[in-house]
Amino acid sequence: MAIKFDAALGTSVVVFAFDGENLISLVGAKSEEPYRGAPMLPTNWVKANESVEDVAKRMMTRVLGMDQIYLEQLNAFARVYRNPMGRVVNIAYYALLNWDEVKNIKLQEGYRWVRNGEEPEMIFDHNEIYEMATERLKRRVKRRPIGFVLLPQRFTFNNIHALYQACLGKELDKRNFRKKFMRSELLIDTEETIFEAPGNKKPSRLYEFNQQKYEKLTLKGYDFKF
Amino acid sequence: MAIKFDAALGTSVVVFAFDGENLISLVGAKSEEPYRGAPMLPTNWVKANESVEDVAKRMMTRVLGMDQIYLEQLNAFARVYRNPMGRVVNIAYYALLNWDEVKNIKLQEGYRWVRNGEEPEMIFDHNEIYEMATERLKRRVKRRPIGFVLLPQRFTFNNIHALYQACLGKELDKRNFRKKFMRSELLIDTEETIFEAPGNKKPSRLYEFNQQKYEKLTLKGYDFKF
DNA sequence: TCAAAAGTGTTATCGCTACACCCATGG
DNA sequence: CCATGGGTGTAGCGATAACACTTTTGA
Repeated sequence: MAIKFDAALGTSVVVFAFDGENLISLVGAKSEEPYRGAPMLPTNWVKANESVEDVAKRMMTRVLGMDQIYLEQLNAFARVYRNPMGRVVNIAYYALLNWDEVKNIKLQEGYRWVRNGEEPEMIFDHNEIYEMATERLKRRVKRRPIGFVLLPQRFTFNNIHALYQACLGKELDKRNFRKKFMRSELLIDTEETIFEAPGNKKPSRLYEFNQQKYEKLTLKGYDFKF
Repeated sequence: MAIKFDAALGTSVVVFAFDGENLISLVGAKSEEPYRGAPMLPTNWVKANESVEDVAKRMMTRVLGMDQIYLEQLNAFARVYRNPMGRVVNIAYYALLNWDEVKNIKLQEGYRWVRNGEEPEMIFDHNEIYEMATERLKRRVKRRPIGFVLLPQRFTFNNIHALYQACLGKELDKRNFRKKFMRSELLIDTEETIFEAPGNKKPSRLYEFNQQKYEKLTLKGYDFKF
């Protein structure tokens, strides 16, 4: 049987950031007919000689002007009729990035940030892709320190506490959370403090992520159970 | 930008079974040039109007004469040069099935069963696909009762103990394993016994999987920690 | 009665959960 | 001196891990 090269390839990226309170993600809009203007995930065609991940990365650079983004393959979305124009396989990724680095970027026409849970109805199966990304994030955050990617290099305990609550979508006891995290030794106490919000009465301690410790831990795998 | 439909689509399936002692999987051989005869995972082209999962299922039916197989999407393998003939995206699945139902099937030319860890070097990135499947199985077996799919409807405690050891690749204390499993109430004691191996001195009790209990459990999610 | 595999319990330790008050500071 | 948010400790409970002997039965 001869090979038929008759499918098209695309990639979408679900971009997550954390603004200190909510997970935020990036929604674009379709720039061509059909459905011009309709909300969609940032998406790009992949040519036959292009690496999917490279295309996804370049798209991030184009849209956000950022290199060096945490990207992970989510899944292939390949239903026959997901795109009415023909057989399009979408290999979707999710990306995590630091809100401080992107919040002031002027987005291109059609792009905007939305809070998790407030994403619009999107074209094709993009809501399904989005959903799978939030589920993946929920699982990953328990087993790998990807949370740190969403935070600035130095952060307060309240930052990371709020982040985990946002990712997992539930409240976590402050003391227990702190104990568990401290036991893991994944945080380095910088012994410096800041006032987290202007007008706060007491300064907060700043922490950093302990990369070395993490690398040792991963060898035998680890679990947070929240 | 016009869509270019210039990629080909394929699907491979990593088939697992359990023979009472080892995980077993199915390896095929390439039937056409180039690389005719080279070991590969069971693989099929997917046409532009076909569902990937349907193709994977039909391939299982063709190769093993079985319908109703547990299938789960693994990942998309899409590196540019993974297939030297052109851009081929492989959406891979893994399948779990019952050894008793397949061990006597006469396989087609080129197909054979291999023990986990003794799989041959395969074409393209098929070893990578295989590897990812075993990792996935390892994770899944802790969180979902997929083990039961690999066992006959009624099985002894030793069967399931050996299965978990094979999936996880390590020894598990017999008593602790039994306690944990019993606590979960996922097993029904049929109160019948068999001699597991001919010549055994003491008969073993037979158990069944408790589907209802599992469905209740899944609602809130569950974890085995082995 | 012995050989072989099946099956069974206890203890110490650890991690989880739930829960409420003190501390430092700026106004 | 008080209002605000940051930061801390304990007790009970359930799960885990480590560990070795008894039971059943056919030969």
